[in-house]
Amino acid sequence: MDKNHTASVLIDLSAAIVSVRGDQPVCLTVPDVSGYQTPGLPFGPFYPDRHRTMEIGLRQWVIEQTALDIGYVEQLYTFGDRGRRSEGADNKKENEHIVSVGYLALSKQCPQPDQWSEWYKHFPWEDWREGRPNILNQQIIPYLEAWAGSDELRRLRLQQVFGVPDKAWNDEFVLDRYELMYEAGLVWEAYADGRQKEKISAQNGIAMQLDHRRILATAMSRLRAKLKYRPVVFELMPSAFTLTHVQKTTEAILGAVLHKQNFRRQLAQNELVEPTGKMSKARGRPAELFKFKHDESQSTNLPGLRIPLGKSRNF
Amino acid sequence: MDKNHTASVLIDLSAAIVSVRGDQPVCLTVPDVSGYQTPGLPFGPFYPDRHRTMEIGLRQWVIEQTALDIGYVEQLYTFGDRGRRSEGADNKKENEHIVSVGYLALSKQCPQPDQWSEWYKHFPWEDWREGRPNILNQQIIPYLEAWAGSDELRRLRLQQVFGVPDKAWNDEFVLDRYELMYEAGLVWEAYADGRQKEKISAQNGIAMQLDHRRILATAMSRLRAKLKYRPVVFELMPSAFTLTHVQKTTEAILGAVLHKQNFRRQLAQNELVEPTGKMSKARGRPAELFKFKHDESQSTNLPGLRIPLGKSRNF
DNA sequence: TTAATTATACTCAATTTGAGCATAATAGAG
DNA sequence: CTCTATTATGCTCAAATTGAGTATAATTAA
Repeated sequence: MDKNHTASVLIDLSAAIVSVRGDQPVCLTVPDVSGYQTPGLPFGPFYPDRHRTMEIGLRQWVIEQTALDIGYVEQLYTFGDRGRRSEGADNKKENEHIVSVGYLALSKQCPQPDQWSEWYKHFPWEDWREGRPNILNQQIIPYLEAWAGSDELRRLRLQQVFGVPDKAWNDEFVLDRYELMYEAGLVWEAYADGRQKEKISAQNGIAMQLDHRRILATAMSRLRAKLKYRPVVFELMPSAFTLTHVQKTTEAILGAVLHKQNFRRQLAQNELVEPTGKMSKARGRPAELFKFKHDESQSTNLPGLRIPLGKSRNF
Repeated sequence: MDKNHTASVLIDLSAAIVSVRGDQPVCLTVPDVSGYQTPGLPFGPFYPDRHRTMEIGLRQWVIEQTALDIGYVEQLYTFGDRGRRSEGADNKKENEHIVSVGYLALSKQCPQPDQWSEWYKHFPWEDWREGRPNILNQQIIPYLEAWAGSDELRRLRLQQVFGVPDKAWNDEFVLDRYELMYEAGLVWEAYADGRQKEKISAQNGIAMQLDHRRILATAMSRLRAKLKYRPVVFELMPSAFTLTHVQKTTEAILGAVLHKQNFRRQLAQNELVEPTGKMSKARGRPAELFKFKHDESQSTNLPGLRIPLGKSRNF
């Protein structure tokens, strides 16, 4: 193997720190630093001589800068693309290549509301809780179909990731959909990266700095997928909660509504929660308060709740 | 955010290039370079100014050095741990920190047999095709139980990842099991990293250089998991194959035997293969030769074959 | 007291899964 | 040529899981 490395790089640890506020999944963002009116994900440099692992490095700057208690942390993906502004041509020196390692972190609380940005403002086509989002048929799909034209491969991809025509919408393909839209020049970032000549007219969600919306899309894909086989929802719940609360949180992340009774059946069958004896008081009949059975212990590889997703979700 | 990065790093792209030879999953390895009698995974440096993305960089050196046709490539994980010999204290300069990005690649062929190492020689406890491996009850479990002692958390982890006592073996927890054994000082690498004072007596699988066995374990976990929801087996199959061949390949990777008729039912239901009209000639009744329906097109997110795994696999 | 609201128990058909038997088509032994 | 071993493939059937309800209970607000 060639041992003469000619280029060294700097490593940024970017984090999609996710929480749920009310019925909206939110993500910690930092104000604009590059001159564009777009928020960005928080990130910090990785100092290999200061931190034993990258995850430790990440936790360090998150604690220092946000004072948040992030329990669950998971590495997402390492992005090293040139030309996707991952190296921020704006304010970094030449020859300084930057590789960004994306992380997903979950937080139970989200103080300082103005610093948290709602997922679906960046990805309005991903929230199907009120039915199929209008933006799909009115903006995105027609544009994508024109982009695909008679190209067989493009049409096939379109069918696979957006489900048109005649295929179900798969909530896990958040990243695939974003990437397709980027390639088709349908998101602002494509224009900013110079892939798209004209600034696109339609506002397909709020853009983010550099490749941060891509990292957030990766986080959403991963979280939606994980939710279905690992009990990660509880990383977003307070110590005591109602079953409906768990369901609303799950639905917020999946961007889909679930069948109430079946959802509860799964929770019961998998023995993930246990009653606390206390009751909640709200509008209707009071609900029993539960707690997650396996707190303390690292519950990373417990069975998880197999989400009872409806079958035909193509409207 | 702090913009004064003090430390830059070098990036190695390591690859677990996997194929299946006969009924054994194999992995491309390179001979010893560090003085130990242990094989390593092939790797190459990432030159950010030469390659637009890391995946392109990876494909580049794989083609140059192995002349292999790797179709499927997937990023696994980025390892930046100090103290786990990821920076090879042996032959690298001081101050040169190395981060290694691990990749999984699948190859249909594996020429030059001596360069390919069988998975289960490195992980003998992972092959359950002939029943529960003896090494578990005879070596690993007793040692791990002694290590756990009366520590509740350790016992819980032991139960979760090794299934003892009274829990099913989960074939996807390859990495978790390796990590647990590393922590318990049960693999040679723990000794090499100085975590374990005495050289362990039992040979729990063939060790690898640096943290390469960990990367391979990550690859195995990912591939076993992916097999169950994406049609990646076909990346390991020739253009025409019998259904039994698909099953044998799947079984090799999962390290478990499957129910023949049910396996075929899944393939049929998911419409993943189509007959070629030709027949194979072997010992018994000739089998029909099939081909993967969705070649050419990037089939990354097709439904996949939901493996009919037996229910109770705890012997 | 009534209506609206939310929680929870229970039912039932459709589908999927796990496990098996039965039969078909070949090669090789005798 | 016949029998046997071997592999392929078609088909059945009970058990478990899932999807989609109905029915009823316990509250608050009007």
